[in-house]
Amino acid sequence: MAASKDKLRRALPKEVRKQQLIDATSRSIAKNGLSGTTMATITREAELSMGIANLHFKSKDMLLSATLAHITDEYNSGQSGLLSSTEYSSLADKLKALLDFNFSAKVTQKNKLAVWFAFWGEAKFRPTYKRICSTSDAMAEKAIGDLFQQIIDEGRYKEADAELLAIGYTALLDGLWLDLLVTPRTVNREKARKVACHYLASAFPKHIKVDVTSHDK
Amino acid sequence: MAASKDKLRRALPKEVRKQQLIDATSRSIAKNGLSGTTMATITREAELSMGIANLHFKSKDMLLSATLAHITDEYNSGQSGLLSSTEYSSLADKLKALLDFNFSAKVTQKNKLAVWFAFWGEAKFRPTYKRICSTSDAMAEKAIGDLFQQIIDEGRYKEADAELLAIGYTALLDGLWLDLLVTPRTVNREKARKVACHYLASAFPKHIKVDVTSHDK
Amino acid sequence: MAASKDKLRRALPKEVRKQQLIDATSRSIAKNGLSGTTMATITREAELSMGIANLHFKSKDMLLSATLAHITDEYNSGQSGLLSSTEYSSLADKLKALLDFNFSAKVTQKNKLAVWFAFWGEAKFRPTYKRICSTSDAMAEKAIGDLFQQIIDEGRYKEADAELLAIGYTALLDGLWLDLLVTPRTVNREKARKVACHYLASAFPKHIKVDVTSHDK
Amino acid sequence: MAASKDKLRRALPKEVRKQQLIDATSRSIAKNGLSGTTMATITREAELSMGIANLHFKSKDMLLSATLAHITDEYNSGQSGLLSSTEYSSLADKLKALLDFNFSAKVTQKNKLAVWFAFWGEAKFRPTYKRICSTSDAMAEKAIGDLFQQIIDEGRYKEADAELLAIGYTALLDGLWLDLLVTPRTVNREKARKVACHYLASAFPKHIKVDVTSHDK
DNA sequence: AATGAATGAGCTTTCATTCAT
DNA sequence: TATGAATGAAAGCTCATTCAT
Repeated sequence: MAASKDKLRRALPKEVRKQQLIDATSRSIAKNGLSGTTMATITREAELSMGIANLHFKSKDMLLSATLAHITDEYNSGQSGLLSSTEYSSLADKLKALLDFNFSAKVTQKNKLAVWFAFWGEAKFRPTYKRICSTSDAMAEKAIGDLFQQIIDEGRYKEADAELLAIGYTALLDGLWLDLLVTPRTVNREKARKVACHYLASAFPKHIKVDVTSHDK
Repeated sequence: MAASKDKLRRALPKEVRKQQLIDATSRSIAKNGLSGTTMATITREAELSMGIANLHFKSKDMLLSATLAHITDEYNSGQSGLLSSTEYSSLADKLKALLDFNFSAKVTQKNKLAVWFAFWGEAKFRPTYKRICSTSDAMAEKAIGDLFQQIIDEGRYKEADAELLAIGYTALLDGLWLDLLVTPRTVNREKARKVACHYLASAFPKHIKVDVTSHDK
Repeated sequence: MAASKDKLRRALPKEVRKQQLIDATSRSIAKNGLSGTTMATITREAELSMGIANLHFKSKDMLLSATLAHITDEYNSGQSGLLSSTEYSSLADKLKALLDFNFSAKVTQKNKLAVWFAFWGEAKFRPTYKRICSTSDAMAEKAIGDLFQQIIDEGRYKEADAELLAIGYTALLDGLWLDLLVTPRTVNREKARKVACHYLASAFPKHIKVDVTSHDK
Repeated sequence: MAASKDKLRRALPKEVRKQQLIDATSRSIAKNGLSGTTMATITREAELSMGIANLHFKSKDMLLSATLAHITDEYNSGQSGLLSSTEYSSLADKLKALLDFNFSAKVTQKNKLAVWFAFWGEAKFRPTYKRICSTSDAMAEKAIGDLFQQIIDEGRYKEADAELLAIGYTALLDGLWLDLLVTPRTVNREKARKVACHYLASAFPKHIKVDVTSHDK
């Protein structure tokens, strides 16, 4: 506690400083938007000096990319850990876990959604952002598609197309997250989850029911 | 081509010039992104001089707002015209028309989607943009919800919730449009339409089939 | 009356248009200051189109110079007419007439004082303005000095120095006019006149008394 | 000379830099006038980079206001220090000291007079400038009026009006300073002082004589 | 002669980046 | 390592001037 107000800022391990800056960047984007985020707002948010960002990251662009990559990695590693896990006793359980994860408090944090969508708007025009977004997206869609295929096989859902369903599910997630971010009064986490649950339930009625409740904290 | 190099300074009606500038703004956003769009890129795109934008719009912000409002109005007037039309012989036809409209070439133009999503990222932090986006959004969702309710009543779909379905459908549209913009190779217009069609078909099986084909040019 | 609202602006004699523009310039400077006066404020004040000023005057600078010259000429011709007049029955009368003139409503009009002092601040840096101001100043001081010399001769005021008195009187006028313009609540026309009258009375006690009243309307 | 080309970027205490900028602003106004003074002329005069002015002052207007306030404060603190001093053995001495101060080399520096009159022209239209000017003016006139009243009481000058004399003296100062700035060939410091001395001498003959010499360096 | 839309140089301001400390 | 004053390119905006009508 006392140490946190220490004015003699001591050198910290590189990785710690970098993470501080990445977190400060997320907060600044959530507060001020991407276009309102400057090196000044970031370092002020981190309570560090202006020069430090360029010391640890070569440029503003690098810092922003690192921030995007961090958010993205966190999401992907969570989701792929879940999808590749062998702990679930059934595919149905895994499907429910996926749904819970996608609308968990952690994933739907305002800070993270804000960062995510801020970069979407710019991704097309910045190769670095684009690569991060595309890679992440492809991975997620592939992993979900694989799960859906297993479920289709298991449930013998005739005429179900895993790829189309995966595209639809991820698109629905994007759309619902956008709603959570932009119109939080109309669409809250519960309602959004319900909508996504309906989607899965109508595709895989043998595996998931519309009234399945969340196990999220 | 020859005409485009016409250096003659010709005075045009105010409304024509304003529209030229709005169009140039859309193109610039589609080419350079919102953060890469400057008064210079806009006026260069319009092949006009720098000062003209501030002559017809008081500030860059006003021009951007006008551009957003234009895209938004165009979409909304198209959709609400369709939804309030009495020319359709059945609700099923109207539903198909809605689907066709949402994935028509006009609505899914790259320029328009780019503008749309560029502003979404910033809307939270700019009251003017926010108002335009929120209004448009609420209108669209309400109108779609009304149609869905009529369909539910007509089809006696038990347990169907018009509001949730409307939220889901609009979220799915947003997500699919985002895919069309960002990953056009993976998701094209046909595929996106198919995904949305599946969504409607599983909600309203008596009114729309998954294999219904588009009548779009 | 009806004609004044005539939208078909008919061509007017050059001199009339020029004068309209000069008057509009004075009003604009009085309203907006010199730095706040643009071709737009001037032509709006004149209820004419933007282009007309450059049609009748080669440049903004020329129009401003003409405005300064007009105010200056008006003052100088009034004063020199008075000083060279042979209608006064005595030097004392002429001295009183000078005082009355210097604090007449016409000379102390806010518009005119505002123009006058606006240019003083800039005169040093614009040769054209400087020439107009210097010429006018020298003329006024010379003419006043001549009158003072006659009065000194007539009154046998020993040790009185016409040049110093003229410098003092003109400086006092400038200072009092500045007060009228800037602090009109503290110093009004009556009070300013009284102060100047005191100055003259203490220099030429045989010719003018401190309680001499104004004959101004 | 060699030092002036020193391109070394040396961080200096904030107050030092601010003062450098204020001084550079005065010099630029004296050289180029207020309308000819841009951020570029100021920073060039200070031999610093363009951005620095907005780093230490939030805007050009703030820098200009600070410059006006500085000149004004310097004058007022000098004058009020003098008027409230108890070191003078007589009121006559204090009166002479006031006169010397008003025409001292320091007060009549071209730079300072130029700044002073540049702002007078604009003060009416800029609330910030107006407040600074009005406050300064009122203070000066009040302090001088108080001194004059004491002198009147001591000298038993019948019919002398301290307020009118103070208005007259300050107006005369303004007018003479304007002459010093604009027509330095006709009116120099000695002559201007003499004129003001005459004014005081004719008002307070028992306290000051017309031939009293200056003790200024 | 008169109009006002159009031009573009020049202004103030912002901000990523640098670097002496 | 860490600091933050300093830099200067680039942005938005203003406005005197031009010119097709």
